[in-house]
Amino acid sequence: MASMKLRAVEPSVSFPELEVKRLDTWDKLGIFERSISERAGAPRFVFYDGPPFATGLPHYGHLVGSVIKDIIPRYFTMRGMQVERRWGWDCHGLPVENEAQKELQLADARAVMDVGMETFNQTCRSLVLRYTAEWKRTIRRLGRWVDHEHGYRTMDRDFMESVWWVFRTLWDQGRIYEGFRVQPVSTALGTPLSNFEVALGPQEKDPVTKKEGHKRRQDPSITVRFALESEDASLWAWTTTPWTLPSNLALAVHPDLDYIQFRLLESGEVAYANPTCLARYRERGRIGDYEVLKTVQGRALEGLTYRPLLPFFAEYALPNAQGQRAFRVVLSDHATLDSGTGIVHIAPAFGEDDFAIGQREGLPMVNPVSLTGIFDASIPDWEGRHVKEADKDIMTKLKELGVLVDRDTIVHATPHCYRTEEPLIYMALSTWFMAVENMRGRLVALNDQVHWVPEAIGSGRFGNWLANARDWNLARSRFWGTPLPIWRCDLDPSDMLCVGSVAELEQWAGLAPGTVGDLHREHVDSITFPSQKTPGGTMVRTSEVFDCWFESGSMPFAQNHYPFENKEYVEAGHPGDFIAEGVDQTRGWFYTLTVLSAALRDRPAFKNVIVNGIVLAEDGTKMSKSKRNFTDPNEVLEKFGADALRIYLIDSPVVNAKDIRFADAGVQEKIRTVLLPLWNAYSFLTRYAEVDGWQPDGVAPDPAVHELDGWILARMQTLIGLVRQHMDEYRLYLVVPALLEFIDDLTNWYIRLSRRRFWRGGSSEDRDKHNAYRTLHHVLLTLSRVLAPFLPFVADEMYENLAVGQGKDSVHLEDYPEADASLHNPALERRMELARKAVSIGRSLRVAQDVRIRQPLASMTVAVAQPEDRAAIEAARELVLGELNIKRLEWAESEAALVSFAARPNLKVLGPAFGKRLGDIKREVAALTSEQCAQILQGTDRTSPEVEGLVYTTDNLLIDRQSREGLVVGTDGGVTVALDLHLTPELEREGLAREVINRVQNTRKDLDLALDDRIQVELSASGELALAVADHWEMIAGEVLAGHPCPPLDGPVEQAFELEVLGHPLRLAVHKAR
RNA sequence: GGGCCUGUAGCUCAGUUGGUUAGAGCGUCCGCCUGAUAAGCGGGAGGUCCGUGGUUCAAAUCCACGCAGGCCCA
Repeated sequence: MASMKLRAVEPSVSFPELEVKRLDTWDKLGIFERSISERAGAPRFVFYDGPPFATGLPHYGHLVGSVIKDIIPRYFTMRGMQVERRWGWDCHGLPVENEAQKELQLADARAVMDVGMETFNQTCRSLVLRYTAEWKRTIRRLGRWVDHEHGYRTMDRDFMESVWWVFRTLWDQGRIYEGFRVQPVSTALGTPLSNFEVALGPQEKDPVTKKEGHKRRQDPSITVRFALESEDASLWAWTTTPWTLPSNLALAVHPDLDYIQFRLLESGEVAYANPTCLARYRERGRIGDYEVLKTVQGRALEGLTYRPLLPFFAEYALPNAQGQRAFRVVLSDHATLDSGTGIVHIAPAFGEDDFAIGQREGLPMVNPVSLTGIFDASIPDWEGRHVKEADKDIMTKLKELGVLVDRDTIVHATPHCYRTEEPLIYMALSTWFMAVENMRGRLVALNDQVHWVPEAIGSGRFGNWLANARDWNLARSRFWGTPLPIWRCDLDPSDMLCVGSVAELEQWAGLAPGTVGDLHREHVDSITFPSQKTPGGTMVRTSEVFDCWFESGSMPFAQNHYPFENKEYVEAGHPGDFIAEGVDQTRGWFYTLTVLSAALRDRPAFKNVIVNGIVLAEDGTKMSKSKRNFTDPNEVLEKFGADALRIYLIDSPVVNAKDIRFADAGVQEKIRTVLLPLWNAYSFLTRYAEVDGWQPDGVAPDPAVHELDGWILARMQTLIGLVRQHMDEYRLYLVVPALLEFIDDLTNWYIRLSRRRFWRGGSSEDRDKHNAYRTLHHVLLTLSRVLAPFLPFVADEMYENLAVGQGKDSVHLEDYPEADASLHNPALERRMELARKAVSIGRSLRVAQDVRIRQPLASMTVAVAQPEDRAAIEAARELVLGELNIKRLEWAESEAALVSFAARPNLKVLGPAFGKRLGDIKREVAALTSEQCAQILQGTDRTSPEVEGLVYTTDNLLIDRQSREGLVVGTDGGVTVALDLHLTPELEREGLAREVINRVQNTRKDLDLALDDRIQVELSASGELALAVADHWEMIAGEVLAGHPCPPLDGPVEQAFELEVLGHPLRLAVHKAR
C-alpha cells in the first residue's frame, strides 16, 4: 500500500501500463464497492443504465456512453452521495431472433414453430450473452465502474414479472386497447417489422433525385377498368400491386381535381380519369386518341358505385347496418397526379392511406393474406400462393376478364427486408396499443421538468415528438420476448383477462405457487384455464410478445422487481437523477421511459439527461467494419490508455449531442497536452523533494509567503468552483478547457517561475522554499481529487503517492474538493494576469527586435491605462524583470509618452441612440487626433461638432493605442511596455556569461549527470568571452553547481568540447566532482 | 415526404440581447527558451462565416428560399 514517504517519480511514463496496474489495485482493494458501501446512509443519487445488447461487441458509441455514465456517478459519489451503478443487459428483440434463426438455419416464423419455441428460445438465450465477457473486459479497461454482479437482464423472470405488472397497471387504467395498424411485413420471415428494422433494410441512392432511400425494384404497373353500375362507363385506376386487387373495396378521387369522361376513338370505350394523367398515357403511346365528353370535379364522382373487379368479397356490395357499402367512389386528398390515373385503388388492409380511408368510410377490413404472404381460402383462385408469385396470374386473369387497360413495369424505391432482401408488403394487422395520444399534454409538461444537455433536444426534437405522440403499438408477433399477459376466451374474444403477476397466473390456472419459474412463451403459452364468464370457454394467452422497448422503458421498476420487492426503494428513487444515451434514442429509450413513468406515476422518469452524438470515422462517414475506417477500441485503449480516451471524448462536442469524427491522433494529442504536462509537474515535485529531502509535513501552505504561492492557490479555488459549476450542470464539455488552462498556469507560470525556489532555494530551514513545496504539493494533491472523475487512473496514481499514507486507500473514496474561501483571491489573479501580459509584450518585442532572452537589458518602461494596474504590476515587478531578463522597471509618466491614440465609435452604445447618423459619427471619430483622444481619456468630454446632442466620452468611444514611431513599444489591453535596447559592455558580458551557462548545462545533460551532481569545469576562452567568464564566474558556478573558483582561462583543456559562443570559440570540459 | 440538428481557418470547434479589425486549440512555417517537461514561449501565413435574397445605421448572428451533411420519423 501507500508508502509513508513521497516517492520520486520519473518524468517518463507509460499511461497504459500504469492504468492496468491501477485496475488490479482497485480490484484487490475493492475500491469500487467501497466507494458505494462507505457512502451508506448518504443521499442517493439514482442512475438508470440503459441496457445494451450483448449480441455484438462494444463500439465507440458505447464507449462514449460509458465514459459519461462513469464520470457523472464518480463525481456525485465524491460529492457525498451514494451512487449505485447496476449494469443492464437488453436480451429480447428481433436482432436476437435473427441471430438465432441464422444459427438454427430457420428461414421464417413457420420454421421456428416447427423446430419449437423451446429450442428456439434456448438458442436466443445462449446467443444473447455471447459477448458479455468481451464487454466486461472493455468496460473495465475503460475504467468504468459498474456493478455486473447485481445487474439486471430483461429476460430474467423477476424483470419480466414487473413488466407484466406495468402492463396490468396500464390495462387497469384503460390505456390498453386492441386495434389494427398497417405494418410492414417481411413475408419471408413471416413477421411484421418495426420501422427501425425497415430502416435497416437495403438502401440505395435514387439516380435522379440523388436521395438515399429504399432499394429500387421493378414492379408491374397496371391500369384496370372498374365498371360503373349506373352508366356504361368505367373508372380507370392504377396499381403496382396486382395482388391487392382481389381485396379492392373502393376507389378514391381527389375532391378538388378535375376528371374527364372520355371516349377512346378506336374502341369506343367510355371511361373516367384525370386529364393530365390520361395525357401521359397517350404521350407514351399506351392508348390511342380519345375525345373528352365532359369534365367534372372529383367531388362530383363521390358515391358512384361499381361492380367488383374480381369475384371476391362481392357480399360487401350490399349496405351494412350503417347503410354503407363497398365498391364505391370515395374522396381523398391522397389521390394525386404523380402517377397512375388520378383514381386510386383502395384495399383497406394493404396501405396506411387505404386503411385510414377504410376506417373513415366504414369499409370492412378484408385481408385474405397471411403473414407469410399466402392467399387464404377466401381467394380460391390463388389459395396457397404467395402474393408476389400470384401477381402474374392475377394479371392474366384480368386480361381474360377484359379489364386490363394497360400493363407496364415501373422501377421504384420500395422497402426490403433487412435480412432476406425480399420486398416488404404493408398490411393491417391486429395488435395491442397503449393510448398515448390522450396524455400528450401531460408528457410535455412533465418533460419540462427535465434538465436536458443540450437544452435544445428536450425542447425541440424530443418535446415535439411528445407533443405529437401516437398511440404505442406494444405487441410483436414473435417468440423471444416477454409474452403479453392477456388471456382470452376461445369462445368469446371479448372475454379477456390481464394477468399482473406470476402468483395471479398460478392462481387462475390452479397451479401450485412457484410452479411457473420462467415467463417465456414456451412456458406460459400452454397454461390455459376455464373462463369465469363464458361457460365452457377456455382462456388462452394471446400469442404476441412485447415490443422490447416496452421492457427497457419499464426498467426503473423492473430492474428492482417492483412492486413485488423493493417497493419503497424504487419509489424513493423515481424519477432517477441521471441517465445518458445517444441522440438516436430520442424516440427510443428516452421516449419509452417518459411515457411509462408518466402513465404509472405521473412523473418524469429522470431529472437530468446527457445526450451524446454519434461517433463517426475520421473521414466523416459512419464507422464500418467492412470499410475498416477506424481502429479497434481495445487497441486504442492499449495504445493510448483510457484516461486519454476519456478526456478526448469529453473534450469534444460528442457529449453535447453532436457528431464527432474520431481520430486516434486526437487521443494521442490529449496525452501530450494534458497528461504529460500534469505528470511532469507531479514528477518535478517528487524529484526535487527527494533531492532536497523534503517530505509532506502536513502544514498548510501560506498564501502570503510568496505572491506565486498565493496566486496558484487562488487559481486552484477558481478551478474548483468552475468544474463544480460545469459538473452540477452536467456540461462535461466545459470541463477540459478549464483544466487545460489551470495546468498551463501551473506548469508554465507557477513552476517555471518558482523553479529557483525549489532548486537550491536555501537551507532546509528556508521558509520560502518550504512554502513552495507545501504549495505545489497541496495543489497537486487537490488537483488529483479534482481530476479523479475524469482521469481516474492518473489521478489515483498521483494521489496515492502524494497522500503519503495519510489519505484514503484511493482518491475515489475522497470527497470532491470544495473551494476554500480563505484562499480565494480574484484581485491577485487579476494582478498576475497583468504581469503575464507585460511579460508577453516584452517577449514579443524581443523577438521583433531580434534580441535574445539571454541578453540582459538595462530597463523597461511600463504605462497602464488603469491607474490601479500600476500597483498590480509593481507587485509582480521581480517576476516580470526576471522573466524578461531586464535590470530595471520604470514607469512612464503617462501613456501618451509611449503611445498615440486613435478612437473608434462604440457602436453598441451609439447605435441605438443615433441610428442613421452613425455614418457621420464614424467620420468625425476617425478624425479625432491623438491629443484629443488623450484629453477624452483624461475626462475632458468633447461635444460633437455635427451631431446634435452627442458628447464624446470614454463611454461611447473605444480608444486604441499605437506604438509611437521610433520607440520599441508594444501595447495590449491597457498595458504598454517599452524596452531600452541600449547595450553597455557590462550587459554584453553578462549576456555572454549566460551563454556559457547554457553551454555548460547542455554539457551536463550530454554527460547524463544527475540533477544534484556537483561538477568541475575547465574552460578556455579569450577576449570578451574570457572577460565575461571571469567577471561573472560566481553566477556561472552557482547555476551549474561548480563549487570551485574560476579556472585559468588560457590553459590547455583535456578532452574538451569545441564550442562557439556568439562567434567566440570556447573549449569546455565538465567532470563530475568527487 | 415531415421534424430536429449541423455547416465559421488545412483539421476540431468557440462566437453573448445583431455592434466595430470573426477567435481558440491542433497542424504548418519562422524564431526563441530550457537541468522538471516527450515540453514550453513569441511571431507569421491561412476565412466566399454553405449559397441567394431580405430586414437594419449595422448580419456569422434575425427572416425567407435554396444547397450539403447528420439523427429520427414517415
